[in-house]
Formats: sequence, C-alpha cells, structure tokens
Amino acid sequence: MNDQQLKSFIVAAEEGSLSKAAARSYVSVPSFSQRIQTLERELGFALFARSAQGVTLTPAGESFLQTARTVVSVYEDGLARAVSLARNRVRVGHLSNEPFPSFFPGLINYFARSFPDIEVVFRFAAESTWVEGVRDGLSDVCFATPPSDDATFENLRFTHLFDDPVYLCVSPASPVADCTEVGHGALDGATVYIQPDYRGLPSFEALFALAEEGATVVEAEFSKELIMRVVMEGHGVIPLPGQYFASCCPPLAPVRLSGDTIDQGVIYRADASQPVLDFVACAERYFQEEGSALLATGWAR
Amino acid sequence: MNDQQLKSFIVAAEEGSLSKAAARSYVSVPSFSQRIQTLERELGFALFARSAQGVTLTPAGESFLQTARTVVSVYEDGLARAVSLARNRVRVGHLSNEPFPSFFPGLINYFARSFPDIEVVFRFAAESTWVEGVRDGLSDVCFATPPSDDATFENLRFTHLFDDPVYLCVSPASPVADCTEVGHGALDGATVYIQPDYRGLPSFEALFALAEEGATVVEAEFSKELIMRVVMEGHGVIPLPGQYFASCCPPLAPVRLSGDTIDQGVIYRADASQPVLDFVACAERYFQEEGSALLATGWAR
DNA sequence: AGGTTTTACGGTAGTCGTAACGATA
DNA sequence: TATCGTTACGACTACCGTAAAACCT
Repeated sequence: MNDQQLKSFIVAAEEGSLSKAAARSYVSVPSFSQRIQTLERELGFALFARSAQGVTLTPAGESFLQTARTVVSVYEDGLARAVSLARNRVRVGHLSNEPFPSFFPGLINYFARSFPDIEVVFRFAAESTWVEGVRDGLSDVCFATPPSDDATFENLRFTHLFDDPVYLCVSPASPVADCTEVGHGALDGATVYIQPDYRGLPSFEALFALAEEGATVVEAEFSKELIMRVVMEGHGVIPLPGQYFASCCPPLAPVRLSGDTIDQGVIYRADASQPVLDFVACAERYFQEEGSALLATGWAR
Repeated sequence: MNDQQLKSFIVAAEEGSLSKAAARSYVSVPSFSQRIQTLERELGFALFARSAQGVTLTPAGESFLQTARTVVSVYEDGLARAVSLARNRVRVGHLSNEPFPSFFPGLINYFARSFPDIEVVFRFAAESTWVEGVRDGLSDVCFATPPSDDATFENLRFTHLFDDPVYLCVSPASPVADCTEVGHGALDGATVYIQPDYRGLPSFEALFALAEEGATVVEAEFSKELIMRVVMEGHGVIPLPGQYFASCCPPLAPVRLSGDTIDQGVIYRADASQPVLDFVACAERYFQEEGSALLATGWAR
C-alpha cells in the first residue's frame, strides 16, 4: 500500500473510468491501470468490475473506498500538523466565507517583528466553526468568543485579547446614521439582522430580545450581499463586532451601540506547541499595548 | 508514503534504535536506515535525532508517530473488513479470555452444511465488549444478550436465538449439589460470585438483590481459576448461563436455578453483508430446530 | 469507428544486501 | 574498542510511457 495507489483508487472510483482517472492524474492509461492492478494484487481481491463502459466498484471495493478515504485524510492532516511543528509554524484557522478581522495585519506584523523565525500560515476552510478545526488539529489557533458549551471545549484553552464594542451597520439615510453612539431604544421598530452564531453572546442577548419590543429580528447569515442591501436600500440595521465592522463597511460611519462589549480572544489546544504559545502571548501583549489605542481612534473606520 | 515506511517508523520509534528495529524487521541495518531517510525526505522534516546511542523522536516525529499508528490501524482494519466481504467471510467476534459457548461447534457445523461456500472466521480480541468490535467493523457478528443502552447500539441489530437457563456452579460437597433445580432461597447465607457484566440482565437482577437477604454477593471476573476455587474449596456459588456452564464446568452436575432465563442472540450491523445475514438466519433456524432438544437433553452437561 | 481496459517492452528510478566508513562513549 | 548510524556500490525489482492488442457498443 502507498498513498499514490490509494489516491489513484479514490480518483478511479469517483470517475468510474480508468482512462478519465488517468487523465485527471496526468499519467498514461496503462500506468494507471497497472497501479490499480498492483493494488488489487496486494490487497488480494478485486476493487473494480471492468467493462467496455468503464469500471464499477465491487462490494469489497466499496468498503475499501471508505478506508482509503479515511487513511488519506488522516495521513494528510497528520502530516500538516507534524510539518507545522517541524517548521516553527503557527496555523491560524479562518472560515473561508467570512471577512478578515481588521486587526489581523497589525497583529501579524507585530508578531513577525517579535518572532521572525516563526512562520504564520492562514488556513481557510469550511468547518462549521473555527473551534472544530483547532480541536481536530487542523489549525493551531483561531480567533473567537469564549465557547458556551464545554463539550467541544475539551482540551482547548481560551485566552482573552480585547473587549470588542458593537457597531451598527445602517443606511446613511437613517436618522441614527449621524450619531456616534445610540442605545437599544434607537432600534424600536427597526428591522435587525443578526448572525445566528451570535446567539449565546451576552452582548447580543438583549438584541434578540428586541423582538418582544416591536423590532423585527431576522436571523441571517453574515454576508457582503446582506450588508449592501441594508446600506443601499435602507432595509434595516446590522449590529456587528467592531473588528468585522471595519473590514465589511468601509464607507459607513461607525455608530456605536451602547451596552456590553464582546469578549474576543484566541482558542488553542491545551497541548499546543511553543510557537503557538508564543503567538498567543504575543497577541495578548499586542492588545495590551496597542488595543486601547486602536479602539480609541476608532478601528471601526 | 507506504505502509512499509510507516511500520518501520513505528518500530524504530518503539525500539529507539535503528539497528534493533532492523533486526526486529529482519532487514539489514543500511536498508532500514534508508527507509527512514526516504520517509523523512518525502515528509520534508526529520523524524529522529540521531546519536551514537540510538535515535530519539523529534517533536514533529512524536506528532507523526500518532498519525502513523492511526493510519496503519485504520488501513489494516479496513482491509480485513473488505477481505471478508470479498471472500464470503463471516467474522465471529469473541473475547479471548472467555470460554467458548457450548453450542458453537454444533452451530458452525450446521452452518457449514447449509452454506458450504461461506467461510467462518473467529476473531479473538480484547475489546471491553464484543458489541464494540461489531460496531467498529472489526467483527461481523457476536453472541450476546440484548444491549441495555441505546447509545452503543446505534446502527446495530439484535436477533434472538434462544432462552438460556441459569445453572449453578457449586462444590459437589454442597447440600444442593444433588438437586436438579433450586430456587433463590437455596442461596441464603451462601457466597455468590457474579460477573459484573451481568448487571442489567433481568434474570440476574434478583441475584444482585440477594445481598439484602443475607447472602454475600461478590462481583468477580469470570475465570477458570475462580470456578476451580469454588468447586475445589467450596467457597461459594457461581450462577452461569447454561452455554457457559457446559464449557466451564464439565465435571459438575447441572443445578438449574429456577426463575427467568437469559435472552441470548446475535448482534450484527444494520448494514451487514449477505453472508452475515445468512449466518444470522441460519443460527435462528438452528436453534428453532435443535435448540429445544439441546436444552431438554441438558446441553449444560 | 470510437470508446474501453490490457499486454508487451525498453528505459529510468527505487530498494535491497554486502562492505567499508565516520562518529561517539 | 565496541556500538551506532551512514555512505558506496552492484544486483534486482518496480514503475512509467509508447506501441499494439483485445474487447464491447
């Protein structure tokens, strides 16, 4: 068994054809056929039934396909983890469909100055939450609010970095657009779009409760399109943590929503490597030194 | 990556020495060294730090060792599962430290006559319960009582085979040794050894409750040594399902404990292959046709 | 005829074992 | 000096690509 055989087998099973799989793998058809034959000989049973239309999995092949997929993914994840250990690498996990928090560039620069030999890599992926990627060893750290449930937080640590104020995404035509700070009362009668993930955050609890006071609360996924609709068409209001407000809404003036701030920090494994601990400590220092200055001058702009 | 490299790496890590690992793998030292070097070159980082005393894992190597172990075990388990599918094989799981139920030989013969092309393989292993081996795909079927918790029984099926009477293992010197059947009252004041696994079985609930009526109830692992002590030294009584009584206690006369019988059957995966379903159906038929005869003539002997 | 998989064959690259070498206690 | 890991080299095996064959629709 080797990884080439397993990957070839997976591709062949997906394509249902050795010639198509060979083309996708950039090798000649006979060589590809030989790989499968060698694998079958080593395993001791046929993976495919051949025909002039292509190949179809045997029952045993179907079972072994699951195994091959698991082996390949375990191997590749483990390899990435080991490489990041060997190379003094910190893998920062981030969801591919969300914007970059506005403090990323400054923090990365600060860290690079302090630890020039440690490499920072961003890992964009589609886990349902960043925390899962860290828990499963796919990333080393992620930026998040402290987790509410203890189950997924097993063997993970949270370090507080800063308290993030909440800003409102509103149309420039809105009467509150010129205010620098408003209270919850300003949202009476408005339509408020809230990211479902924010349920459970103390500073958003009051917002979800607005529904009982005349406001229309809509749970909607965070997206550029939604923000543009709100801004351009004046449909409603989107409350956002300051870090996201800055990267999402550059043309808008920041309207601070008074009330609680959001506890923002980093999540990492309890058995994290030294570079990861260095990264966390450095991030903590960065926000202690410059965080308040960033907040005061309005990093939300 | 190939399995030979991974296994070599695991052996080297276990031995802490390339020469010892090479000897254990029956290859020359240079070849073995080359395998590790090739693997390290492919991975892109060093697995070991070398010295004149041997080799020690680097941090990255330590991380990759876990990956290698997982990959090898996933691969080998998956291979066994696929092979059993390809070869019309039914793998019967059985704990290596427990005796064979007395009906095994008869059932296997019956099945072999009905399905001569299906191979039956016994898998002896040390899962904490047989059910886990079936759930994880390491075995296809196991003989057991119906599971009490639904959590581990997800995607598993249970088929009833027979109702097993409970027999007592007692010293021949005991006053009840000559009885063919006794009630629970005969156990007053006696020391009763019960397998902890039997907790939860309806027919054993009353036995565990005996502790409140003057009997001494000891939870003890089922073993030949325990049975011999009880038999030879007259320490107490061991209630056993009939199938185990016969294989454990050949010199003893069966003393039937009146009361409930034990629901015995087979456990197998909901997505079991045809040979496994054949095996289950055949076992069901076997006990319908011959089970009552076995019971009547005292298979406990 | 156009698609599929397979066999045949020469060249390249990898793997093994023996022998010799370098490093360390 | 004894033990450990590495390098050097010849023999063997495995893999790849080209060319040609066998097969089905």
